[in-house]
Amino acid sequence: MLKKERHDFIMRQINLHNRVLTSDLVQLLNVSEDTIRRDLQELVDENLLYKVHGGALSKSYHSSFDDSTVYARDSKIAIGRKAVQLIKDGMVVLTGGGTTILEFVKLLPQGITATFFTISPLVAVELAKYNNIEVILIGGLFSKNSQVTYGGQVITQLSEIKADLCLMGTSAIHHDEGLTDTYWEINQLKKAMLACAKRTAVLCISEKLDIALRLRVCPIESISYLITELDIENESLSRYREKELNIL
Amino acid sequence: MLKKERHDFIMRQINLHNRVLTSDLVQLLNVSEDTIRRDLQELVDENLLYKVHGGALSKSYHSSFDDSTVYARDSKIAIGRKAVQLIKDGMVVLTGGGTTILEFVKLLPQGITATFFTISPLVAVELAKYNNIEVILIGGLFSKNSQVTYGGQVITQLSEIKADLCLMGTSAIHHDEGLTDTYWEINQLKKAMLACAKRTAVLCISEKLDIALRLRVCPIESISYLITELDIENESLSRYREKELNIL
DNA sequence: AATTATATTGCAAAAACACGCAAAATCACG
DNA sequence: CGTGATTTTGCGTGTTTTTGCAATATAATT
Repeated sequence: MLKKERHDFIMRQINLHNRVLTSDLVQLLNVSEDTIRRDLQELVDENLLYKVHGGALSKSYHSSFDDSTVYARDSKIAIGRKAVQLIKDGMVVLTGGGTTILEFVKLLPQGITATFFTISPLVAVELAKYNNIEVILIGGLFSKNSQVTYGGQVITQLSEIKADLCLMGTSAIHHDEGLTDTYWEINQLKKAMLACAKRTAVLCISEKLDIALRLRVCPIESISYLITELDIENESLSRYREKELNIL
Repeated sequence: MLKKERHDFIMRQINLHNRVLTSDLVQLLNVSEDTIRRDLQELVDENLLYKVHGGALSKSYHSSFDDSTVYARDSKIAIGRKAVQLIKDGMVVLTGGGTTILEFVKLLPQGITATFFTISPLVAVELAKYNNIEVILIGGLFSKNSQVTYGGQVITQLSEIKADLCLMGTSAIHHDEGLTDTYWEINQLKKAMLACAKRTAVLCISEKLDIALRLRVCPIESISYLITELDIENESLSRYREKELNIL
């Protein structure tokens, strides 16, 4: 088995289970511990995973430690600032949840007039601070993990909406695989959100680039805007520039 | 289980409940007390929590003391404690919004199994901290004043629900006039909530007793429980004791 | 004051890790 | 094809990390 194959296998395992044990890999791949360690180290060097004692963890699985200090807040503010430019008076906007979206909302200009649909209670509360924004919270089962509403009822309601723009956070984005996610329900949800908006902007901190998870949400062509905290010319974005999407 | 995962788990517990017991973690994670203590110590070193005798506390809980800004918090906690007694395992409960309800939710026992419908995003977020509570957020227009969803869509959805108990806060209650309110939309909302629950409990701090506002929600007979922070025998409640409702 | 629950400390075994080395495989290039 | 360089891999050795246990100390409870 070639080294590259091993690396791919390891990454697949990680994206599947969010974690991997060195000892398991030794058995599965039938190589020595040293080889696995070297592999993991190389993948760390390529910024593809976190190494810990005993194995490795997925990068996308970044447990939201404390609520008070948002992880990578600076990057998220930078993203939010770019996203604000997409919002024009009178627009109908649909948003998902997550800390990045929340930072975006906080950066909206005070006087803005718009209609916002959202599946995130926290986003709704934040949006309510703007006098001229009409806020519609889409109701349904409430997910303890993602802190958004989901399930059949949400999808039904989404199907009745026609939005100018959809803003969503990312679990993972990959230049070939497109948008992917780990949970079935969230996957379905994102599909429904995409379907009801004319354009979609994906808000994505750079460390979630080039990662593919189990479930496919949509190909990269379905996305209108990719917003990261990086400079547009940044090398990491080159493979996305080749696609038909606007990078901000 | 990897150490990092354990740390993540502990932090999740802490951010969820603001505190953890060493003994609980021992059981949940199935490791020795020593290991948990070392984990907690390491998290202290990383400045992520406070360690105390018996467990640990969330940092944000002590620093950002926004709870204390709740008006008449002590009374509301007293009310919450009484309201908790009405909740039995397996119940379907519908709640409104407001700080009193929020305090009530925070006082629910950890293991409780129930289904909660709510029109308040903040209540939903708080309820989501309980593993065995299914939370359904009823969606619709979001009111900037009351921080709850309202409007036709909410009322339609409420009409499809059958709850064992409805918990609602109060604008005003009067022994003859019953429940009253100032805003038309909120009035309609409360009527709909009453209609879909077998019993209704009104959570009401004493200063809202004996007040009647413009719009009538329901006569006092439609209420099953009146919960205040006062002693049941208190003089102020005498005129309510004459009516057919349980005073807690 | 006595009893129980929780902490601390040092220690030892097991597991995981890092480093250098050498054999084997692969590559580079005349 | 051949020869030297490079890469890859596994092994041995010593080190570090992790974990549970026991003994002791401290705090909480009655």
